[in-house]
Amino acid sequence: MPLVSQRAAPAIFGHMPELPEVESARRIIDQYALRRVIEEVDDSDTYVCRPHTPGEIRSALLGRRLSAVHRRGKSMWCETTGVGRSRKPGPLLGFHLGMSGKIVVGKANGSEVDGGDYWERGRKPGDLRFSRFRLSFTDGGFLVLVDPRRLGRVRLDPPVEKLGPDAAVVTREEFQSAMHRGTAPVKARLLDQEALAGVGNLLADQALWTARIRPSRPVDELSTDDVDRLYDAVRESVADSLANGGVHTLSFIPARRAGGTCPRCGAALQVGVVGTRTTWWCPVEQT
DNA sequence: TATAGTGTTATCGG
DNA sequence: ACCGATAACACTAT
Repeated sequence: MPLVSQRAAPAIFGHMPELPEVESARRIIDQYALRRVIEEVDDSDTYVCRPHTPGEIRSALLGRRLSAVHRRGKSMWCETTGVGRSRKPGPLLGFHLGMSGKIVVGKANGSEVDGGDYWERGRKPGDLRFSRFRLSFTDGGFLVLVDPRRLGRVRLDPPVEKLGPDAAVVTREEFQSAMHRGTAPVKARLLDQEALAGVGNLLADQALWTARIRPSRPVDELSTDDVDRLYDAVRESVADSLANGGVHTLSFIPARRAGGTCPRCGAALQVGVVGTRTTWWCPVEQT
């Protein structure tokens, strides 16, 4: 009788950030963290704060306040200003949530606004085990990047100009020119943040399934109609996930597991690696 | 204990 | 210089 190797049970992970999760974080910063004076900064995590040296972000922000927050794809950045008479603009403060990051804002009254749920069990208020960057405000509140895996990033003046158009607002023409170049698998192109900003692994699978396109198909083999359907599918998937609170609410995502079947035709889904990422698709409908 | 994980980036070869 | 593929990065629950 064969020894059946005891495969480790798949780790159960909570919600990792894609465009809609980052937008939720942006709104939390917008609603709760702006206009409060920065009294202290913990930028001691040299990996998350690379390429800065400890104290560099701190000295750039002390005594200033966040005045606005923006998002493009999965990147966020805050404008900063001085206080009092000198409202002179300071450096931009960039955030990226990476694979496991989320924003937690503490209010002056001690309560917390928690922007995500990477761990299935969640996180209790006051649990700062995975705090990788912190702004402390003069009113006693704070803004923290909680990030167990430390693949997130905080930096001054982030190079957001390298990003492609945001997937939530990209025009059909911009999308077409992003696809009409080279020979990469279409999923790899969707994930290329310099071509199109904001589509992550799950959004890509959802959009390709919606458009009935096989993820490994080279972009130069897509017809005009394929690109048109894919554009509609990307815009729809992003809009739906924004409206409903995250990529997990999309129709194809629950089927994306061992034994999963196509929600439309019932065929067994196929799994493989495309563009270095785990990829699920319907082998019957997606051609 | 080995493994998988929804992301980005430096580097290499063509 | 461009494009595509790959490894590296860091960490933890199971």
